[in-house]
Amino acid sequence: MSNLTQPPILVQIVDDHPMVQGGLKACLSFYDDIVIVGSTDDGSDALNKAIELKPDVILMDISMPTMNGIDATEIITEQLPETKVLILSMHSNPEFVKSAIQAGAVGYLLKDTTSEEIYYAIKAVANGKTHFSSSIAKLLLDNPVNTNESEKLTTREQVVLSYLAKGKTSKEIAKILNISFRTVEAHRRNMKTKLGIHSLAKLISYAVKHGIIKN
Amino acid sequence: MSNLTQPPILVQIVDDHPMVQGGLKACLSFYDDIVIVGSTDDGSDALNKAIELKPDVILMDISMPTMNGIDATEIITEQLPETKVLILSMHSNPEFVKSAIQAGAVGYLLKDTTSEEIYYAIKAVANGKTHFSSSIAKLLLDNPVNTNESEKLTTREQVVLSYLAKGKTSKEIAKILNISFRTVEAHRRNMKTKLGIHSLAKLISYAVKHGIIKN
DNA sequence: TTGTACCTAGGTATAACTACCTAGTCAAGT
DNA sequence: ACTTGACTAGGTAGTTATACCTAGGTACAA
Repeated sequence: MSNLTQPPILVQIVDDHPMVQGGLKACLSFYDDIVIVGSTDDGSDALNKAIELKPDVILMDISMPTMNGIDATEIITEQLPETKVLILSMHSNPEFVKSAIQAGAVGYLLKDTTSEEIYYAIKAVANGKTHFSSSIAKLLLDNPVNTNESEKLTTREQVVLSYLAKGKTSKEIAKILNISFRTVEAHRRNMKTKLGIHSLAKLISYAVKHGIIKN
Repeated sequence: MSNLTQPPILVQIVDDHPMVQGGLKACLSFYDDIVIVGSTDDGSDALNKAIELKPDVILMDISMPTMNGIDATEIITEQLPETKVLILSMHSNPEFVKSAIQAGAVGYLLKDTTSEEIYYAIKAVANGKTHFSSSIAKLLLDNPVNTNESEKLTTREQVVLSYLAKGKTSKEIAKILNISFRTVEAHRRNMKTKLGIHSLAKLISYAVKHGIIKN
């Protein structure tokens, strides 16, 4: 299992179960393109370690003593945008998954995952992709998560956007919402400005990709 | 494992390996909301059996003696639109997966899948959803498959559509493709007509949802 | 050879969107 | 009390899209 044409991926482990830490280290030591550069057992320690070690990927548990993995993920992804956080949790609770993604996690694995899949997931997120366990992916299909991006839009803007994606014109939307069509146009303009988009088409692309549109 | 509030799901197995047939029957007999109503060892027999038995779900192998599973899937999904075909294959070859989906399969499982996942997948497709093994889903993320829907569009139309989704105007696209902007408008008009769509916004929604747009 | 589908291109008129600008009200938080 | 953000609304001008219409060339199959 070698891939020496690429520099190794630096991985930091954050998990309060010593057995999980040990198991992960043992499993991943098998792959020589991955190096475990540090492990901590709490979210608050994780940030300091991460700033020091600048890992490529952090394998993050959610339930931990003082600072949970979601909060830690939010801080780390903000402070170290280069570092990818991959959640490794026992729980497939939709709320946990949603929170993790909104906090900036780019993957979510369940702890019954095989070491091969963990290896694959680390490689994937290190390369800027995302990776979710199949049951999580299924869950996400049913309940698309509003990412941070889509939260930039206000409620009213999202309403207008959803009608736009259905092919309604400003005039039609104005009638539906009982407001002036100039207001609808103002919402459109504001959305485009805040998202850095200059056309309806790209706005719709954006909306569909980020799950703002329900149907 | 019972769910007697719902009628059982009728499942037909199409696989030329007796061991696989036996194994599937044994695994699935554990769940009393699934009934194996028949099994055949070739695609050509499968169609006749399917017309006779009207199963809810067909577990279909790909490699089979006279008629392969892809062709059988295409015929069955056309003749029996109510019947969902779930591919169960050893191969994760992207071409196989692509062909299967284009033939109308609504799921693709690898044969190393657990019986729990097969059970889940059967339930999912019977309820009108789709289900793919995680490695297949990963593959689909990287290589989105043009479904039958998107194949309604010609190559040129898809090119125009992809530029539209990037926010380009007809005039800009015309310049890029070295054609008249009236031609670009003609393509837009034709796409909308053949898809029954009356606005750019809805066209973009359609494109993104059906994976015509790459990025 | 006679369709049929596809790509191409134009005329004309209307409808819609976009880019600039200003500006009031209201609620929430500092 | 002050600011900030959200929602509202309008003026003006220019650009773009849409809805009708027609029509030639080419390739491929019935």
